[in-house]
Amino acid sequence: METELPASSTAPSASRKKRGEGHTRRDEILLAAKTLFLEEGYDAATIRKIADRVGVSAPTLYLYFQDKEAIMLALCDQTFGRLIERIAKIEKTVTDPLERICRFGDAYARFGLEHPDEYRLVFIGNNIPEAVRKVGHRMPIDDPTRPGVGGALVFSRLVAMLSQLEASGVKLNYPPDTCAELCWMGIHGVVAALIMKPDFPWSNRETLIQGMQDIVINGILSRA
Amino acid sequence: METELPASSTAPSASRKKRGEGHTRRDEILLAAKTLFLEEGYDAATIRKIADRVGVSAPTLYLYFQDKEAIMLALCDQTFGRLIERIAKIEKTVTDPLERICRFGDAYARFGLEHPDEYRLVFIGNNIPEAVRKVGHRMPIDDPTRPGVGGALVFSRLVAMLSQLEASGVKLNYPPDTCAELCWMGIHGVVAALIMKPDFPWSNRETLIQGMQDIVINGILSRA
DNA sequence: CAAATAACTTATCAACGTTAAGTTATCACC
DNA sequence: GGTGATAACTTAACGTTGATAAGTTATTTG
Repeated sequence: METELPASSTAPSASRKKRGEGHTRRDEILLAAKTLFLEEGYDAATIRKIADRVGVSAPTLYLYFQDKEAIMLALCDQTFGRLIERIAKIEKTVTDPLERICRFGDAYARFGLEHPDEYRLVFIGNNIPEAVRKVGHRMPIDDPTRPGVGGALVFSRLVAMLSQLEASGVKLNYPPDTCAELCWMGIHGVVAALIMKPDFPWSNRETLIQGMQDIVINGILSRA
Repeated sequence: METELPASSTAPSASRKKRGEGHTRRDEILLAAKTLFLEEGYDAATIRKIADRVGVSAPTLYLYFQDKEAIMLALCDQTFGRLIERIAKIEKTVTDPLERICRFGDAYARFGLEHPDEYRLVFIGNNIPEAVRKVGHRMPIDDPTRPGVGGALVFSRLVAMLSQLEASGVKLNYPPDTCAELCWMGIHGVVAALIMKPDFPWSNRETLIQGMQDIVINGILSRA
């Protein structure tokens, strides 16, 4: 009657979690999903593949996440969390407003290039769902625990830095919001290009990053 | 026996094409696909919807295109052809090297925002076939009729313009190649951001485009 | 031990891109 | 004016996808 042999054949078949330990399974799903997303991209990483890697059935994922998109959003928050930490550290250690912004750009670009797949997952990619594309919005941070607001926090720090720079007496060519957008777009352009076309014979990476940084900073500062 | 009433009910049911006029149907498909892509985006514009709009069955599309992506690529070629035309026109009508570059940036940005889906597929997409992924490389434009090389031609024109600018006696802060990369990265950053996060409350579009243009041009020109 | 319920599975759905196989209409030719 | 080749097209279906409904275990609590 095949009383019990706990899936001795091929399936991973993770053991059933005990009563209060659902979050463990949730973390397992996130880890598997992250790996698969980075290995194969959002579309190719199907619910069934993720479930297989965890060792459970596909519908089990829906016990822990509302839909596939929610898994993606949770991963975005993880990634943004690390970047937010770095930026918070800069804000604590660096006092000069202009120096802060330079360090921000440097940290941002470096973060993107150090985690190209995660960066691509959040900022690039043509097939990611609507809500994920909205990651980075600055306005509605009504609920800081809501998935997907990590990017908003990052961007809001840049806006804050530029407001402080203006408050410190430096004249800007545009409002702080617009300056922040232009700064981000410039640096993002560099990071995105380097990530998406790694085989292109680009000029030296440091030259491009530093160059774009100089260009953007000089461009927003009103020429004395 | 319902001998013949040619689909008088609801279906569009386009009439069958005569012998040599398959290309007519092909154009109809392209038009319907373009409309639907722009109305609902690449994913939401399903094969069945396109076929419905044309008035034929879904598999009929596969008589004219290898797959869904081939339809998109054909549309890309149409669209990029128009951008190349615009740039060629600029090169013919505008003589001043600096003015040319400004006009290039303006045309490029405007084109990207007018054709977000095509732009995304060629310049941002990460899940697309080899032939398209390498678009933007300046080196190997071996076969100009191959789908997707439009971007390479565009970039090569920018490099040429910057070389001409330098040849005209203007001092640059970087080699022409690097300048072209920085120019493109900056403008691309704006376009990509506006396309990928259309719901973000960005500043005024024209301000951002013109601003980035100013910033990049000023940053490239050696300060006299 | 027994009720409650967290954790999980099987079976199934509609929609997707795509293919196989069959059907009709048109043309060239005798 | 028939006849055969074939362009143009359809119906039926395949394999996957994300997602849901409904049922089944296993654990905890009283």
